[in-house]
Amino acid sequence: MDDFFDLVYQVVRQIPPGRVSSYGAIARYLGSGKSARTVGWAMNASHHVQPPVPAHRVVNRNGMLSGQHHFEGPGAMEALLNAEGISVVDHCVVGFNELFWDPSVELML
DNA sequence: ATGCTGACGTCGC
DNA sequence: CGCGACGCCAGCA
Repeated sequence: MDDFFDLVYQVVRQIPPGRVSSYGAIARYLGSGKSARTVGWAMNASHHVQPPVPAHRVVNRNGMLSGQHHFEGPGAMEALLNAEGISVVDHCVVGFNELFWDPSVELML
């Protein structure tokens, strides 16, 4: 399990509750800042991955819930975020800048 | 085996 | 400042 996907899953699972991250940040942390699309693709497969990956904490660089439609249903992602104390308005994370969790910073070792 | 698409991001005009 | 095109990796037709 050393595929690019698993790498993404591991990073996403490190995201603390009430925090959010972006595809580009994760992609860049993995070394390929231009492979943000692949990160999203990994999220697509994260549904049948265990332990479950908090993909709802991963949004685009604008803090927009771009992948909400890919969840169980519309609003599911928002509901999960709300359950963690994150306010979502117009599919956008409120205070995304403060809630932003950058692996290259938080996990900078 | 080749080509297109996809939950993004950055650069160029 | 707004819009368009390209790049990237993996899965599927």
